[in-house]
Amino acid sequence: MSSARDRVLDAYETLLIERGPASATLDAVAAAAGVSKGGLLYHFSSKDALAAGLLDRLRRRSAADAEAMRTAAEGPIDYYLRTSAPGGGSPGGLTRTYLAALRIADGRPGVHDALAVVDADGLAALRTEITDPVLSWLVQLVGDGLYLRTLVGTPLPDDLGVDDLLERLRALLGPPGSA
Amino acid sequence: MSSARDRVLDAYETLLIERGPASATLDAVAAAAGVSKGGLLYHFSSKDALAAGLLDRLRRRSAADAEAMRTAAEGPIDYYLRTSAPGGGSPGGLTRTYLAALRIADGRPGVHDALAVVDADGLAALRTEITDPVLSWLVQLVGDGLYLRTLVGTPLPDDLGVDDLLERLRALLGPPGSA
DNA sequence: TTCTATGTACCGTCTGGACGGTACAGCTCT
DNA sequence: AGAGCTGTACCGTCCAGACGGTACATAGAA
Repeated sequence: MSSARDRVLDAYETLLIERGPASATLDAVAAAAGVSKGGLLYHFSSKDALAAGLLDRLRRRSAADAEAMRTAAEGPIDYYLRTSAPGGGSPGGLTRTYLAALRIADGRPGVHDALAVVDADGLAALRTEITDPVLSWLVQLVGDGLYLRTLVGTPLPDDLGVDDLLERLRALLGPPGSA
Repeated sequence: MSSARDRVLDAYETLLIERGPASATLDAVAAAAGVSKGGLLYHFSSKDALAAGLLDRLRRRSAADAEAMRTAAEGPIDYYLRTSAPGGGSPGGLTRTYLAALRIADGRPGVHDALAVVDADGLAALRTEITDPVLSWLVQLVGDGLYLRTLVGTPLPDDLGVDDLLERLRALLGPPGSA
């Protein structure tokens, strides 16, 4: 069984994403994690400490995810776009933690920096497949656009999917030997 | 001078974007707008009404912005990408209101719908310049990626700008007569 | 081997403060 | 006279954080 600490962080993420920061009170997080409020405060001595714990997890997962992108069988582009799209993120994955962190980017110093690190890690990983700086950035932005959709909660259009995007992008990237 | 009602909405947006939803209390909004709390409640009888007012403004501005995209001298693509990028949105523009609305997308019903409308309006406007469904969606996603960057507060890279993106996209869109 | 001590991992309650919202009396333009 | 406010006072609720206590495991001393 996972540690209570991890379960608290999981519950915090879930509440932030599904019901917003206002609902992520210490009581609610503790209840969702199956611990008491006192137990939560044992692991995270304040709400700030809880947020800091989430950012720690974000940084850790960003590094792991960048590595996963580089070693993915389908390649970084495919991996990035699929995990960014609505429904593409796995529990325990970076996407979930990223979306949760976005919800607490409220004047809280350090959040912007942590998110910027994720941005930089992702771009660096994409550049192992696309050397052209503009094109790699462009692909990242497409993925980020999918992220935004996931954040807002808008599903993908019925008639269009990530596959269509990938097909187009491959056509633009591959043939001229421009890589 | 703008009406008190508009100033309240402006202040609400500013607080939401710069200091997050938690700081956007009725007292804080009233103070930032230069009205009393009673004055604020005269225009918006509750916090829910204030949020609803913001969504009204969002829908109105989305329609106006889609029209501006269609009639922009530089064309929809140029307009959309430039206004989405960090620093590209003007006060009184759609981008600011959109980013503010994103911050209150917490279980509040209706926010997702309003944001989805903006999404649809933007895509429809882009399709006046790009008929290919996949490409128009791709361009929208690039713009949305820039939106996300604006939301997070990460500035553009030093060595890359919207111009580079536009140049590449034009090259992909224009020459083969694929439109 | 038993007694005492220390550290870890929690639980449940309480309090002070902030916030949303109400009520109302009064002022100032038009 | 009335619309559009200001300013003050107040109430009920919710929440962060503090606090005191519990259960248990390990360890060293007698």
